[in-house]
Amino acid sequence: MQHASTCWPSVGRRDNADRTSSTTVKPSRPSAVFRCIAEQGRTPMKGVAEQLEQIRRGVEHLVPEAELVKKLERSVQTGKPLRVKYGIDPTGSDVHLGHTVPLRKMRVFQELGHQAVLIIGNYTALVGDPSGRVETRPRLTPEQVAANASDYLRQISTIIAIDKAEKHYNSEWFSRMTFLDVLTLTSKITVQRMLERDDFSKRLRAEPSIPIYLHECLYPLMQGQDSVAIHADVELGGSEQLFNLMVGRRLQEDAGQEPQVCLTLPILIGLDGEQKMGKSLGNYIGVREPAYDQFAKTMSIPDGLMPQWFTLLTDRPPEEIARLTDPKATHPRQAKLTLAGDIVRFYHGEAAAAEAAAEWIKRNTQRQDPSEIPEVALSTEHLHDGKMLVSKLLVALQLASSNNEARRLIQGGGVTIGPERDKITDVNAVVTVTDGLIVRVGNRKVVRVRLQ
RNA sequence: GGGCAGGUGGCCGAGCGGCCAAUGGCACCAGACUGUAAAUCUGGCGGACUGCGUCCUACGGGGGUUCGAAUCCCUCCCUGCCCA
Repeated sequence: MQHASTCWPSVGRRDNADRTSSTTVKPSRPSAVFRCIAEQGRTPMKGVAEQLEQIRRGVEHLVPEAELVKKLERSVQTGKPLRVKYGIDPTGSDVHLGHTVPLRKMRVFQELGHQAVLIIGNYTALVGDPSGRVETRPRLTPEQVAANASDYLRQISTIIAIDKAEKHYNSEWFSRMTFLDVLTLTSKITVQRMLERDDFSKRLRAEPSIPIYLHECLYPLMQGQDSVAIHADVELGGSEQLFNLMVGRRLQEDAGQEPQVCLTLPILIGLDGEQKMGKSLGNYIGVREPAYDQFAKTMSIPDGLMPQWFTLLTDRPPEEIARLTDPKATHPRQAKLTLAGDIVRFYHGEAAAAEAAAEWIKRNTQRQDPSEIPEVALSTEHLHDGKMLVSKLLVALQLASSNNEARRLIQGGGVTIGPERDKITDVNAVVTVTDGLIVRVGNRKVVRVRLQ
């Protein structure tokens, strides 16, 4: 593509509005990682074999590996870092552990002295993806995109060294393409090839088949064009990204560049142990979540998920992971405590991790109320002679969303009150409400009444 | 442009004039067991009402037929398949 050389790195007038200058993004919590990386710059690059070993850990596809070796050899000889690309979506979602998997690999590359290149996909976001038919996605304004992008970068700043990463909005090159350019781009790939893509072919084969919109077919091309624009040596992505990454290779080759190496990482399975971690499925752990929540959620994953989580979310070496996840060598509960500790420590630090672990043991093994019980205000207007129907109380305290649900909870035997954990069994029970009364639904939801 | 098949509760999927707040599965919630894991079992799973009941809102949107409609008719919107 002729644009590859002419528009990068561009600072066109149109794009300035879209740009987030890197100075607006500050790491939320500087970690030891950054010091490591900073020091890395002064030390000579590690050998190819050693680099390869670290890069290979946990990856799904690495194609072609031989080319990566070649690139690494050249990099070691010339001292020139590889340009490692990763694309992000500025749609404003919370970053969860699933997103961190490729990012952690990016961090490995950074630690090895390579150049991280982040692509902020604002152009596709501006176009808006109509395929979510039910709720036609609102077009994002440049301001929203910029805000989302900087929020995103702030969230991932514990994982990679943002300051050292190159950041590009892909509007830099896409906004200046003409229709002819688009046609040229689309002529690089056949419909057949596009439909080979696993998710497309599945949608096509489904009975009845699920619509595939034409513009969706442009996504891989656009992503590939990004690689051309920034001269990527390596592109990272989840395993479902392999096709897109391969398109990048093809387009680069066509543009006379050395094609990138495609490196995909397994999709992280969510809390349910079944499906990929995602916001819509509610089976995720957000990087910004409080330490205790992260800890407790990790403790709730199925045992079978531990090997994957250890591999993709911690730095523990394979031999240790094998030992930790062998029930004969390590009690699964202990292994999970270790895992949860690793994860929380990474985002909140050692002290918070220890505290979360202690709290978890207190609440769950010892079955005590949490150290800090959230207080919920209750107007005395609800009371009659200081008393209240328990079902109404649950609704007022937002422990139940409706009167019916409150009654069901009582019938189910999940409601206890006061320090002695008196179980409420009568759906029509009336209870004397005093300031500071503790009300529990199940073992997780606990609230203290604050009369007003 | 023409023909055909569809749009049902968070999802999948029955129902095809009253017994339908709608079978079943998944998900979810509570209980038992436990390592707050998994598996299993039990109960629940639109809302209001101190309830073994009464009422309200629901089966793509709107209108109609009927004592009565998720179920029949008209129309609009959306999707798939086949033909051009």
